[in-house]
Parts: sequence; structure tokens; C-alpha cells
Amino acid sequence: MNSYEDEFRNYLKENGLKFTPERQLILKGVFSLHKHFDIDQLWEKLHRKDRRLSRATIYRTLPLLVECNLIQETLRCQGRVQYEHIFGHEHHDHLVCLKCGKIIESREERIEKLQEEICKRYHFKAVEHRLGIRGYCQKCQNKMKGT
Amino acid sequence: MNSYEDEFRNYLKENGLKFTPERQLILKGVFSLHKHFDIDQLWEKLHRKDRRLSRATIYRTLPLLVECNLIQETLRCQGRVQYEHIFGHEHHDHLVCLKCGKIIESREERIEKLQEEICKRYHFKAVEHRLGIRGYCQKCQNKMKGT
DNA sequence: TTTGTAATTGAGATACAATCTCAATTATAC
DNA sequence: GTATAATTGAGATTGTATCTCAATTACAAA
Ligand SMILES: [Mn+2]
Ligand SMILES: [Mn+2]
Ligand SMILES: [Zn+2]
Ligand SMILES: [Zn+2]
Repeated sequence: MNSYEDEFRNYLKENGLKFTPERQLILKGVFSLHKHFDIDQLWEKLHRKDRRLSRATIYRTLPLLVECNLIQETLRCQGRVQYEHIFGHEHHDHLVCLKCGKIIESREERIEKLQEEICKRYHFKAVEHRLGIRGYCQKCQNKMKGT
Repeated sequence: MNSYEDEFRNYLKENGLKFTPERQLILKGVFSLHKHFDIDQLWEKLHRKDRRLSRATIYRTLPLLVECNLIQETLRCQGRVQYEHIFGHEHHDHLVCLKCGKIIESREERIEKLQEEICKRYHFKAVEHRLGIRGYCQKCQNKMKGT
């Protein structure tokens, strides 16, 4: 079992890319955040450690991390792409509260199976799939009743 | 069973909004397109009939059509939001080919049921859900083998 | 039908995430 | 160490989407 850093180093080497201090910083940042994040949140966190780190470098690095399956695009909230690290985590679906923004994660094996079935039916080779349910969490439902 | 125009007129009236010629044109345009479309494609089509029609009016009208469940945001392709009309159509999921852009539509009752089950489990009140599978269609798989 | 009024429109300005440019810097293989 | 191609930061640029505002218009009430 490789570490995420090994995975990234291997990916970079295989593609003739360099393991720079900036990329290392971003990699560590991504795996130290244990929730969904967008690029600006990540930049804000990392910029404190390295005042020179540019947003452009993050924009350039995250697609690399997606490419080698360390992180994943999850949702788009308020026009911003959200990411989460997935290395060492199971795939899961997301329930997003439209009021408070709360995200519930759920894994349902039977849905995964059915998706595979659908792909077979259409001779479709899936690379990625995303199930997002938008609505209202329990708390927000109660608040709305109270009004 | 109301027509989509009745639906829209009622929605507008209920909200103190006006049924303008522009909105009528956009409504008809949306229901004469029998595939997924983005705002620019719609504008290009409608602009021929009414040279004055502004993109801004389309940007302003589509959210109204979403609000009254006549159309739906489906996917985001190349940074553009894609819509489709849903009035009179069953809900379905989308398989998108990353190479040629082909979209396969699929309805799987069992997945729908499981989604409801998940929502119950978390006391979550769903408003909308979207399942998107990205990958390669059969044709594109064959092309890639040939290379 | 006429009138009053708030909603709507088009054109252009603006916002803003994401991408690109380019000269200076740097990781890595030899 | 050297050579070289990749990488970086800063700022410019792109392109979708939103906003502004004066002029227009739908529509309800008279
Ligand atoms: Mn998640
Ligand atoms: Mn569809
Ligand atoms: Zn909530
Ligand atoms: Zn294809």
C-alpha cells in the first residue's frame, strides 16, 4: 500500500513531470483538509505557509491530483468547483442541503451495482459517476415548519 | 392536463409576473428543441426569429422555467450549463461520452427507489437529484481500440 | 378604452472563476 | 556540475453569468 505521496511521485515520474515543493505543499494541504473544499479555501490555508504560492499553481496542480485519482471533483456550489480527497476512501454519494449547505455522505452498494448494470446495458465504459441529491436536511425542515 | 404554456402563464400570474412576447418565444423555443441545449444554442435559434432578443432575457427567463418545473438543468459541459425540457417527460439519468459528447438517457426504477430510501434514512427532503455517469460510449471505445 | 404602475427589456457594463502568457527559476537525468 | 525541459508567480485574458438603467410594455382598475 503506497502513501498518497508515493502515488503522486510515481504519477509525476511516469509523465515526465517534476515533484516540486509547491506540489508537495498542495498535496499535503489537500490531505490535511478532511472535508470538501474549493480552490480558494485551499489557497487561503496554504498561502499562510508559503506567501509566494500562487493561485495559478493550485489551479494547475489539482487537475494532476484528479488525474491520478488522489482527489475528485464533487459538486459545484455557488459557482465554485468543490473537491475532496478520495485516496484511501470509499466512493460515496452526496446529499446537499439547499438552505444551510450541509453535506451528508452516503454509500449504497445496491445503487453502485445498478449503475454497473446500466453501463453494461449500453456497452458504456464508465470512468466516473456522481449522484447528487439536493434538498433540505432535517434541521432546516424543522426550522421551516416553525416559521 | 395543462399545456406547458398554461403552466407557465399560471406560474407567472401567481407571482405577479408578465407573460411577454419574449417569454413566449423562449418557451416555445425550449419545447421545440428535442435535445439538451445550452443558453447560447437557444439564443442562436431564437435570435433568427427576433433580432432584438437579448441573451440577458434568456438568462433571466430560464430560471423561471426551472422554478415552475418546465425545464431542468441537467449537466455542465465545457463550462456551460445544459438544460432540457421535462414537462411531460419522465425523470432519467445521463451517461455522457467524454470523447464525442454523446448523451445516453436511462431510467432505472430501482435506483429511484433506493434514492428515496436513502433520503428517508437521513430524514432528508429531496427537491432534485442528478445521476451523471461519465465515460466512453461503445463507438468511441472501438475507435480507441483501433488506434 | 384609457390610465397608472410595476414589471420587463436590450445594450452595455461588470463580476468573477478559470485559463493563459512569459520571463525567471528550478528539478532531474546524464 | 551541466544541460534542458518543466515549473513558477504575476498579471493579463477569457468567457459565462449577472447586474444596471433608461426606455418600454403588460395588465389591472377605472
Ligand atoms: Mn464526499
Ligand atoms: Mn436528458
Ligand atoms: Zn440544512
Ligand atoms: Zn462517444
